[in-house]
Amino acid sequence: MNQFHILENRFPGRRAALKRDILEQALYCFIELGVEATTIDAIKARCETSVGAIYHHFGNKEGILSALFFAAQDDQRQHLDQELANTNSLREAVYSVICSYLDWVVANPEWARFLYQARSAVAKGPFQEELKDRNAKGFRELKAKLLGFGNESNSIVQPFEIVISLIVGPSENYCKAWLAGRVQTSPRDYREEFAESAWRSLQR
Amino acid sequence: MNQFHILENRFPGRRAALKRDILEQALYCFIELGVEATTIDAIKARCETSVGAIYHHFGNKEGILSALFFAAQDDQRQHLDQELANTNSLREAVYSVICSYLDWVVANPEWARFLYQARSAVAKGPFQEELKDRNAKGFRELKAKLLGFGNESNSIVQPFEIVISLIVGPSENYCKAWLAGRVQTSPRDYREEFAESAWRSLQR
DNA sequence: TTCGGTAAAAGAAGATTATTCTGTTTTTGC
DNA sequence: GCAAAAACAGAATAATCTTCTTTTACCGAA
Repeated sequence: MNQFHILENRFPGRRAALKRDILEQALYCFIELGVEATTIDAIKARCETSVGAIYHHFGNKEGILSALFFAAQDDQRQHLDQELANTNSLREAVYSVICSYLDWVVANPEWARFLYQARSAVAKGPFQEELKDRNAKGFRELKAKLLGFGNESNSIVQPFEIVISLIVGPSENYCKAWLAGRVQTSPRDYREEFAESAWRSLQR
Repeated sequence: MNQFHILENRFPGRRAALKRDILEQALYCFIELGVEATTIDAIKARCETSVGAIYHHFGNKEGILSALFFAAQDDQRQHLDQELANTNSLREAVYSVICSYLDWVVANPEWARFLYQARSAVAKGPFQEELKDRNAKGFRELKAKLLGFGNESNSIVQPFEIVISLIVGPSENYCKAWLAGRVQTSPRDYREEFAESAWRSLQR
């Protein structure tokens, strides 16, 4: 299972072979050169195809970027949902959110780096509505799950608006630092610290 | 005191008038249209100057971006240093870091939005070394301050690598959400919650 | 005040790159 | 096997960053 299983899962079949290849080489370029600095020509050269084929499949550069972005985001969310499905208490749920996040980043560092880099571009581009809808949906579902543990949810004494920030803020911040090389220790090594800190920060 | 006092402080005098104006109009464009979408032509049009003048002063688009970015970052850090100077305990220091951050973002929302947007571009561009040096210096100074409270510093029971993430992670995450319009309540209203949560997350 | 040098400013020309468009080949459904 | 649709190719276009040359303004020293 290489780092491109995400694409194979999401664009399966023989018909989509070139489409997958374009995305694969584009991701490589985005990571290697940065989103802004990769040219259509560079992608074209790497998969030995034509600009026509690229524009036929994706419309424009944003189209490639967004397809990659949503594929990665879907995979990350799928991973979260799997972890979250087995939880039976609020505390377990909080732990799941943190751990699935840290695990996914460590398992897919290139994709994670790309997600961080591409977010702002997608948020402004032609797919901004789709991004908003997806984020809103994810937020809604997570909120429902966290508040769905009956009485126990009273242990969240913070205004819910800031709960998500309290839970994922530190992990996200550390993962970015790790992907940028500013810290060396794998985020996985701090699973307990981040999860326990998040849990306690929800209480008073 | 308008939102451009930051530029007036940092590029004073009559000789720098056009330089300031270019930066001002560029910031307006970056905020309005996004960093990527603003063209040299758009900036040129807004300050009624020539491409020659712009390139004379800043070399290239990155030059404008970096000058703005560093000006904002300096102002933010200056604000932090002021707050931090008066602290006499670890707890006070942690509170200062959080509150000065939240206050600055609320006082300068356009600059804050710009800082978030421009960071990745500066981190890849020709000023990446300067950015690294600045960040390293800031990190070093903050670490020294936090660990400089003698015995009391033992109340930090977390590995120091993750301490910064625990302190500013949630605030940063919430501020981004606020600037993007995903939440409505001003970060200032949650000063206590973020500061208190951060303080407790450092202990065990 | 004038002179010479340096900085500032203008704008045309060049180079790069995203995108469009037209034509050709391949695949698919019948 | 055939028409229609999709896939693909690549030249032409348009937008935009950057460079280069020329002109203008400023400023200290003779």
